[in-house]
Amino acid sequence: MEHITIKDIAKALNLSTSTVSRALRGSHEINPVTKLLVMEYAEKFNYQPNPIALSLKENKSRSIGVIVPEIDNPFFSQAINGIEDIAYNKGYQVVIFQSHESYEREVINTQHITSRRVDGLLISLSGQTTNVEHLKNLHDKGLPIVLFDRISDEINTHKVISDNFEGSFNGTEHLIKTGRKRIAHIAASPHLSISKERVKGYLAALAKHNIPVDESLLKYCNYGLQDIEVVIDQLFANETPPDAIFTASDRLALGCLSTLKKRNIKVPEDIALIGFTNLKVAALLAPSLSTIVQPALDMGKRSAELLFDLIENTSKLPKSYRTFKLYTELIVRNSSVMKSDEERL
Amino acid sequence: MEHITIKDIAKALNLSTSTVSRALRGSHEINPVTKLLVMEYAEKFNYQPNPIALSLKENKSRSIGVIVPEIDNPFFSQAINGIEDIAYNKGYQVVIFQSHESYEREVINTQHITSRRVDGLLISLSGQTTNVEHLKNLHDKGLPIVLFDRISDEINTHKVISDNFEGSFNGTEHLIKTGRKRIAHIAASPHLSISKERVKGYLAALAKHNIPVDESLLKYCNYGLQDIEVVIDQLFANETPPDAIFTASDRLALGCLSTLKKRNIKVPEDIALIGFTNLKVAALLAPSLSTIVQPALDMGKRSAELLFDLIENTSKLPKSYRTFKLYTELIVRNSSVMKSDEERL
DNA sequence: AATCTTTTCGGGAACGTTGCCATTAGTGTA
DNA sequence: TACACTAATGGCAACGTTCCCGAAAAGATT
Repeated sequence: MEHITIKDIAKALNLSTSTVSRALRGSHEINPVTKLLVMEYAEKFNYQPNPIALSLKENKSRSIGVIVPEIDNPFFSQAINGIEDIAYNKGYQVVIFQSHESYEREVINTQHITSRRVDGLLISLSGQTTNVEHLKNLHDKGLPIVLFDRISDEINTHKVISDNFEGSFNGTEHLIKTGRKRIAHIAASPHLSISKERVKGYLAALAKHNIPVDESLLKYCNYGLQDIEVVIDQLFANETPPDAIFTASDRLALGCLSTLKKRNIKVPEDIALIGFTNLKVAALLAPSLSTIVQPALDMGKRSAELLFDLIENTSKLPKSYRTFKLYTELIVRNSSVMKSDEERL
Repeated sequence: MEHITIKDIAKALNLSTSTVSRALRGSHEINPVTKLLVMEYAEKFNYQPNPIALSLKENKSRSIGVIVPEIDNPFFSQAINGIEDIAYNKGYQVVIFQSHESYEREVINTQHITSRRVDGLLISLSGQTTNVEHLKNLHDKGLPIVLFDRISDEINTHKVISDNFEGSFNGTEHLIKTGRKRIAHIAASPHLSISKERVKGYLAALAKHNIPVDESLLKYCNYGLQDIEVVIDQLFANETPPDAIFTASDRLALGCLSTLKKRNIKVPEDIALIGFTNLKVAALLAPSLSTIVQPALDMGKRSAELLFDLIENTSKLPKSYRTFKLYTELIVRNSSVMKSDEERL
């Protein structure tokens, strides 16, 4: 990969590098004839400015870092899709990191991030993360950061989330209204903001309808299939097992469905199931999965927009950071409502 | 984001930058006392070498570019997962680009790639791409490139694919062996290598079992849901409609399933369906989807390994480039076999 | 004719780092 | 005592670009 440089052009045309540089950028203080000469030569030999040299000079990289737990998770890949879209239009590069839900890996990633001099950071916290000092440090040093989906109260910056409380509330209330009495909630990692908010929504819906809280119906669970099986079995070991499960994520809902099938527990007859998800295939599952949809793509876009806002106005700090709540939507399908006809076609 | 530099250390310790540089890298020609002094100062003020300055000097970026059609496609996000894994261990950054199945966008991406001075490129071609001059140019200029999944014969470099022919052959033969007579094949973009190979496998299986080829049963189709509906309707407008559909991708299979449901055509009773996919949820669909599994993660890993091999041995060009074929596996589920009991529980 | 402006260009520093080539002081050798 | 030799360090160029400063020539103004 050899590249022609401004020096090469200068030498070939018997000009100085400064003249070539200015000609290339169309400066008015260059003779139109010279300008044309330079332009044509550059065109002919396919001159491309070296962004690394520019980065060194301007002390910015025109790239942003993105840290997500797993890229191979539809929610995050959709969000990244949105991020890439905005970044592309801004002429920025997107550099991807995965924490694999590990705190240590997340810390290492942030170190890479700084050493690589990205201009900003988008991050959704790992499930293990309870301490956010590594991010605070970066932010204090002036790195623009936007948190999305899995956020932390301890960092004062822009944040983008979906309305987890409302979504959770609506999902739970839907189960109540369709006659379910013992509604279990399976949450993800207890450290996560999304878990906390969704648990709150769940509890609020129960409270509104005067349903007593049964601690044994509130479970926290990892994404692994074995973990889910354990939780399901615990729930059904209960003297009066649940007649509905509201799971806090797509993966959990899929795991539940799979386990329930294996245990020969019928959905929705024996138990209603509703997820918190964005899976495109939710409608095609057996039974089709009721769910609370999150706008992953929009979350990615919005987060990226906010980040670029911070990056480009890095001098004048915003007087106040905001947390943007995006809509959620309850979609009722067969897993939560008995429609015997459709289910048995 | 302010960073301490070697100059800062030199000034503070009353040394020259070269001495500091050498001390930091543990050179033997530096007095151990000085070395320690420098090391401690660097540690204390959290010195991190500036990779951009290094890149400029060494003319490499320690980053690789990845161009995929859509990141929000489970196959590609899994592949990227594998790529990121290898790159992480090598200390390289992964920069993501999407072509959105557009040839123009792909060309623009390759331009960005070069101007950004990545050290290597991993690419899976867009569905529109028929001309690969843009990649040939890069390759001729010495940029290490590895193609994966959607490859082109016209570029002579390492390639990683799954055994599309065999997978397709096995899938088709499975349908034949379970008694299907009129087997349709819905392929993706006719330009894609994967389409061609899968069509070949399909035809080979028909030939082996002396089933005449009916051109009207071989369709090419985009990923859009409307496109799929059109194709399905065409197939069923046939005087003797198919009794099996073998689709060449996950998305197509999902679209088919959805359309068939809408048209009230029963799977697998009226028609068998089998996909070419890696979807984790395939087992949970209604009916569960028979499929040919591709090792997306492994493809990503292998591609990345090959790329780093090329990057690190860039001086000595390999005498011959290879195309690596990874295994596929046929998984039979309910969409292709009638198991009336299980299906009606 | 003398001075002031423009126009058009070149020189050189700077960004952070490395590596080559001095340079100094101290040590050993003939 | 003069010489070579080593250890330890400094100076400087280079990577590609921009930008500030200055300079020369031509034109405009008095």
